[in-house]
Amino acid sequence: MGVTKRHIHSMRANQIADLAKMLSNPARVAIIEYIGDCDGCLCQDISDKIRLSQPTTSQHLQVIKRSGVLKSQFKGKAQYYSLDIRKWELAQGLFNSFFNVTKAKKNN
Amino acid sequence: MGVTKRHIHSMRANQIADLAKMLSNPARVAIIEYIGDCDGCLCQDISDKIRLSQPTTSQHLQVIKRSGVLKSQFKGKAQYYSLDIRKWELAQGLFNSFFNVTKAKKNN
DNA sequence: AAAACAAATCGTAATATTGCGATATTACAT
DNA sequence: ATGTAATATCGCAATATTACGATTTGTTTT
Repeated sequence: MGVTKRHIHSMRANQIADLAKMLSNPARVAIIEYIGDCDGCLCQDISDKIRLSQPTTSQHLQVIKRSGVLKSQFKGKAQYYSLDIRKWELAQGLFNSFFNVTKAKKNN
Repeated sequence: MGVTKRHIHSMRANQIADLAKMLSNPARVAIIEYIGDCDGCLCQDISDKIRLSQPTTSQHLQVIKRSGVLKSQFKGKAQYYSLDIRKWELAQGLFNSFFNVTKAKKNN
């Protein structure tokens, strides 16, 4: 055993878990914070900033990208990463509704 | 290799990642949703509801509890779990500030 | 076409997570 | 004290994640 049983849970639960998994490593949180600051940045700059190797940084970027909140484009020979704000806000909304619904009926 | 390098990141990044890790499994998301609904529930009921074994459910409950957002108390011979709303809101605030700060300077 | 640079992928070792059966612990009965 | 019900922990096998060096792929320049 040892495989997450995704199929027994709701799509919503899986979506939230997927997004949370993307944020579950501090390097990825730091990368996102940095991208939020610089508005279009290079893998190499991010790698320098967060002090992880270029391959590791690139892998984290792929993980973030796979979750849908990141976009990238070439300018010159470098690839510039930036947040997909629409998707980012969707993610925020999903988390917020989860946090809110979950406490709706509470009074303690 | 293979160990997350927590020490190179900010405390804030680690806190967010820790909370996200807690939410990174759909069973835990489902458990929290259920606890939010029933306001004080038993491990066994949760186990039935999410259709994972009692030991697995209990382990997930410990993970959630370790993150600080869960509290438990005995009533009779059973243990009732409920959300610690204050901590839950702190977690929500942390996520929200992360989501907001990160998009503050954007215009796309 | 070749050089130069940036980013992605491959391969791999160390570690962490997931789920369950078996067992232990805890709390309340009788 | 013994029994019973509820929850927690142990031990383990199957995966998954993390990080990096080496290499490959892709883009621009010369």
